[in-house]
Amino acid sequence: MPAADPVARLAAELSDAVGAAVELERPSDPAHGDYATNAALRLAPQRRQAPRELAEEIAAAAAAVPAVERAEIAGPGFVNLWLTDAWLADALGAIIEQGRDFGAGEPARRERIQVEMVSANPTGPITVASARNGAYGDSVARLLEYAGHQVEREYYYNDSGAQMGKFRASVEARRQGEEPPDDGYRGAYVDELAASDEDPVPRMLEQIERTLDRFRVHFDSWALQSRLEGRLGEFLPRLDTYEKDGAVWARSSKYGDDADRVLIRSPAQGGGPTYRAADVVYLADKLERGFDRAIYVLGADHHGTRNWYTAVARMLDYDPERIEVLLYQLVHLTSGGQQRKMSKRRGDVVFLEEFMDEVGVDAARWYLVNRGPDQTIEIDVDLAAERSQKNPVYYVQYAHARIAGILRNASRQSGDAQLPGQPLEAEERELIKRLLEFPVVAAEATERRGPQAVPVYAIRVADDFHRFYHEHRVLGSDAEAFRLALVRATQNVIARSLDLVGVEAPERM
RNA sequence: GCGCCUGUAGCUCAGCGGAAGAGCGACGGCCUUCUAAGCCGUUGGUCGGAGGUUCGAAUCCUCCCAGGCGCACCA
Repeated sequence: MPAADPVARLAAELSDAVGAAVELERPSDPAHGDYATNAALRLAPQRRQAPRELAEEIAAAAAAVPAVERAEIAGPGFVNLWLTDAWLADALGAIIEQGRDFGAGEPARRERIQVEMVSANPTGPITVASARNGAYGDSVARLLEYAGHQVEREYYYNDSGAQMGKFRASVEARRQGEEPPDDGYRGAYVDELAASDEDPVPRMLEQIERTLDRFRVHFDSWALQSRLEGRLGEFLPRLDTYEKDGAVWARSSKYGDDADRVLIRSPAQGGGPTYRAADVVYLADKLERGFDRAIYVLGADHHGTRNWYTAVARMLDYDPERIEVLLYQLVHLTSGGQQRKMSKRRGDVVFLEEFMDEVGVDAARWYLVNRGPDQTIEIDVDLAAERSQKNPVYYVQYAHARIAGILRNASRQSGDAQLPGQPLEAEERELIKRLLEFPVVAAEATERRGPQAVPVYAIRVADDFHRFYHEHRVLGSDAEAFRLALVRATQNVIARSLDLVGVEAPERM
């Protein structure tokens, strides 16, 4: 929103002055000004004009805008802009005014969105692999909320399939003092469950919810496969199906899936509904509950089901655009130089509880969302624990805590973005410009479903802050009021950035 | 064989149409001053390879090479 984003407002002002769309970007080289625009290069073809010549005109028009101190042409037709201190001070004032909401979105259409995530079957504790699902999905959910949408988080689990049977059988075997079946589950947690006579499934679910709460992933609702598959009859007539080999098949290949899929097993295979049958009901159920958009967060090992979901949507005559499948690559853990296999059934696995114990909740969230979803994550568990002091998450948190320290010691309660009676220092200008990037960072991270951009940005903010802090005093300086405002705005942006990825912003460290 | 993902500095990775980056590692500096979990400097790259599109490609397209994950009447 231009009104809330000073850079967008400036771009609009420049567009008016120039008579064409001007987009601003921050050049990587400080010698190229505070902002730069490639408008001349974009416009040259359609105006049939030499880019440099057009750049001359744009630079002249831009120079007439009060915020612009100087405009220069560079390279093939870039226009580099230097802005006045007054504009930067105004911009800081706008950030302060918006407080913790700086960078929040106001969507043209507010959507009601469901993010279904984790959804691990309750056959064991949450693993680090599932934790990535939660860290990623929850951060996307937080971003969507910050962008102004209404978001609900749901956990879906299979309480009726073959894996559940194997799980219960494994626990029962331990109760009898026997080894679990070959294709069953084993590990210390199975023995623990066997020590009690209760049904292990509800106990496992409670444990999963507790673990995820600690991980700061909180669910609004839980969906059970057993309740959904019973309603298959309602939807079967709406599907394109046929019978073959005694089974009922969905003609999904006709709707974009790679193959047809069995919905109801042949009598020879037991005759019950497959998990895909429950998928059909669940998808329809989501959309009929009124969600404009249903987001599935799935590990890369499930990527084959992406086309299946859109095929189901088409068969049921829903707009497939309402279904969104987000995939993330897997997590590999190494320990003592050895790769650890992530197999729940073998019990040879790193659980999230264990991981949080070792590296802390903040570092755990950070590690699992700090990389793009398409990137396989390699984590050396020993190193992650051992090096926790060097983790970038502490670097960012430290900036927040340092600011809290300044504000604790300050005699006045609030800063004032009025220009001090001296030119802005280079570190002040850099920090303000960095803060001004936040609305775009948040918006793009949301749009691309790429929350990793937020922690990456937070490091840059901390970077600019620590440099400023090292060079200039806040309290007792001639620019104290201005710097208090700057520092408070920085604290807000850091706190918000951390919150968007589920990391806490400490007052002291 | 087919599909999805990946290949950027020694290592782990950002960047995904505009002027090659960070952290860690290595080496060398900076604490009577609001938290040194900090700051500064040095070291480091045919952005997997070959074509193509473009004024401009790490970024888009095609092919090739290498790796990961899938391709059930399991979830």
